[in-house]
Amino acid sequence: MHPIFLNINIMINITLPDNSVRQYPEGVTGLEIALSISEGLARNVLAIQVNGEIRDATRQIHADAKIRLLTWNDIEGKAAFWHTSAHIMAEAIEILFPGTKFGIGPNIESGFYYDIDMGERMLTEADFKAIEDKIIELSRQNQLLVRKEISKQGAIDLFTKKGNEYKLELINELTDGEITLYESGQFTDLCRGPHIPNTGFIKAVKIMSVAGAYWRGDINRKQLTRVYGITFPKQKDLLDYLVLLEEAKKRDHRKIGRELELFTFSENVGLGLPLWLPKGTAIRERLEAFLKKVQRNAGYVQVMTPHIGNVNLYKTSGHFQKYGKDSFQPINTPIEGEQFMLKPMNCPHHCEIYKFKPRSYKDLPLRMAEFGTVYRYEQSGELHGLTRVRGFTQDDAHIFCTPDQVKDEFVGVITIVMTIFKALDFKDFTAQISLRDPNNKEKYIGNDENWDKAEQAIIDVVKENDIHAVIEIGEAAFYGPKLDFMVRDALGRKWQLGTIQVDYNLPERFDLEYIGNDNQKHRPVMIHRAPFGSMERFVAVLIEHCAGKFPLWLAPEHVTILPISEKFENYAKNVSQLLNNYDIRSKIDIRNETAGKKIRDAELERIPYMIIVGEKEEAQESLSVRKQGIGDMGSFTVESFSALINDEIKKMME
RNA sequence: GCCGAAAUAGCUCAGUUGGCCAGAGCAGCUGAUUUGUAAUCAGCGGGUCGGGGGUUCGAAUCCCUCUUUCGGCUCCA
Repeated sequence: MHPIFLNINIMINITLPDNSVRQYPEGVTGLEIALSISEGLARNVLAIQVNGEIRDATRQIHADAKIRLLTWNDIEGKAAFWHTSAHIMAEAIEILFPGTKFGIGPNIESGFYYDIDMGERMLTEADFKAIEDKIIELSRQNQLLVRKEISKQGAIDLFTKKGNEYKLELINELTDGEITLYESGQFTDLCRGPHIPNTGFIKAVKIMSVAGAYWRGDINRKQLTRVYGITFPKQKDLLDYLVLLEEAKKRDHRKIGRELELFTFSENVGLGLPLWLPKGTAIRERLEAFLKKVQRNAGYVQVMTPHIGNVNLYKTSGHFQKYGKDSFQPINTPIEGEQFMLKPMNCPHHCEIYKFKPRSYKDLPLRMAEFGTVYRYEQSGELHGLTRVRGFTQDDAHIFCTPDQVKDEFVGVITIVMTIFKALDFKDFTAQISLRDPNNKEKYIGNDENWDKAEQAIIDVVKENDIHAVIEIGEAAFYGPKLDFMVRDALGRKWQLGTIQVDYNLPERFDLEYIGNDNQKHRPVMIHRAPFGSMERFVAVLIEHCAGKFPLWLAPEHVTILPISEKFENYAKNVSQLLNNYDIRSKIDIRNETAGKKIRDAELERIPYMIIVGEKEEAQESLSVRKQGIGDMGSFTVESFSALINDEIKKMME
C-alpha cells in the first residue's frame, strides 16, 4: 500500500470494472487507486467514472463506489482530455490577446472549441501558429487543473470583475452550491469539469479553424468567434488524424461526383439545383426501380402529381402560413389574384387524391407513393453538394390508415428502411426519435392528446423492434413527431436519410374521412415516410459510403472491354453483345492507347470489371478478367463470367 | 441569412515583397505507334487570372464592391 494511505483508518470499498472489490482509505483519489494497480496505469489515467459520474481523477472518493479508470482509449477519457485542452487554448488566447472574453468551450466528437469575443479584433489563420505554440508551452508546464467550489455570489463577483457578461449569464442560471471553477496556471474558468490531472498529457495540438457562432445558438444574439482545435497525447496521433482527414476528403461526394461524372451544378440554372449527368442518372434510376419493387411487394400504389399547386392548397395544409415567406415565391397567372407555388412537399396533393372518392375502412391502409420533386428555398449558406439542395426528389409515400393500424404500418416502413440499408451495406446509422418541446407547445400544430398518442406509438414501435434510438426533445416537425435514420458523411457530419412521421394534423386540415364498419365517419391517420429521404441526399451519402465504388447492381457500367489493339475491336464488340444478352452492362475502350493506360483509366473510373481481349482471347473465344481494385482473375468464357457477375448481384439483393 | 477563408485553362495546382506577350501536369485535338494487367512518343489548341470599380507609369498580385465556392453558426415542411 502506498505510504500516504498509512495514517488513514476509515476504509471504503471500491468496485472495479471486473467486479473485484478493493479496500482503500476514505478520501482516496482515482490516481491513487490507479497507482495501487500499476504505475503505467497511473501515468495514463485521465479521469474516473464514479458510480456513473465522470469526475477528475484527482478528486477524493468518500464512500463505497463502483469505478472505472478512464484513459485515452475511452471516449470519456478523450472527452476530458479535449475539455482540458479547450481550457488551455483559452489560457493561451488570454495570454496572447488580453481582454478576450470567453463564452463556452466544450469538447466535441473530434477535439474541442471555444467561443470567444475579442471585441474589434478578428482571429485569423495567421494567429493559429502562435496559439498552438503557446498551448504547447503551457502544457509543458504540467499545470494542475484545480477544482474549486464557489458560491454563486463569489462567482458573480469574479466574472463581474473580469467584465465577462457571457459567463455571468451562465452563472445566473446555475444553482448556488453547485458552482465550480477550474484553475490552471493563470487561467480561471467557470466549469463543471471534469478535467485531466495536468496539462502535461497534451503533446500535440492543431488549431483547425475559426467560424462565427451565435451566442447560445440564438440568431438574434451576438455572433462570437468559435475556435476549433484538436489535441493528442502523441505527435504521431495528430499526424495520423490529419492523414485520416485528407483521406476522408477524397471520398467527398462533390469531388467524386465530378470525377465520375455523376452530377454537376450550374450558376446559370440556379444555386442548389442539381443537374444529373448520364451516369448519376443511371444510378438514381436503379435506386428508384429497386425501391418501387420493394414497395410494390409491400402493398404500395404509385401516383403522380404536378410540380405546382394552387396557393390555397398550402393555406389549407398550413404550410403557406409557416413557410410561405421563406419559399420560392408564388407564381402569378394571367388571372388576377390566382397564384401557384412550386410544390415544397407532396402531402397536400396526396390528400387531394385521398379525397377523390369516399373511402371505406376496407380501403385502408392506403399506401400512396410518388417520387415527387419538390422545391424549397434553403438559405444560401446552407447549400451543400447534393446533401442540401433547393430542388430534390423525395421517395415519398403517405399511408392513410386507421389509428389502430399506425403501429403495424410503422413496422412495415421500418422493414423497408432496413431492406434498403442492407442492400447498400449501410451499417453505421443511428435512429432518432424526435419529440416536441413540451415547454414550447405553441410552436406545434395539433392538440395535446394527439401528440401524446403519436409520440407513444413511435416509442413503443422502436422499443418492440429492438432499434437502438436516441430521443431528441424539441426536434419534432411542427405537425407531428418523427423517427429519422441518420448516417454520417465522409467527414463525420450527420445527415438525415430515411424518415417516418406520424401526422394527425393534415387529415384534420383536409377533412379526410373514411366510413368505419360502424357506418360512421372517422378521421384517418397519415404517415409520411421516405426511406431514402431524398434521391439527392441518398446518392450523396452512398457515394461517400462506397467512395465511388458502387455495388455491382448499381454501377453505371459493370464492365469495360479493353482490346489490346484495333485488330481486336470486332471481337470486343461480339463480347459486348453477348454480355448484353446476360444483362451485363459493358462498354468498349477503343482509344488508341496501351492496355496499361486503359486499365489505369478504368481503375480510376471505378468500373467493377475489366475484360482484356487480344490475340489469345480471340483464338480461344475467352475473356481475360481483371477486377477493379483486385487485379487479374484469369480466363473466363462469356457464360462463366456472366454467371460470376449475376451471382454477385443476386447475393447482394438477398 | 450570419462569421471567416478562398476563387488563375475542363481538372489539380505554380506564379517571391506589384515589373518582359500568365506557367506546369492531366484532360482535349493532330500525327506517329498496334500495344498484354495502373500512365507510348511528338506537335498543337486552350485563360479578359470569378464580375465590376479604384490606386499606380505598370495589377493575377494592393484597396472597395458584387457573385460563387469552402469551413462553421442558424435553419431544415
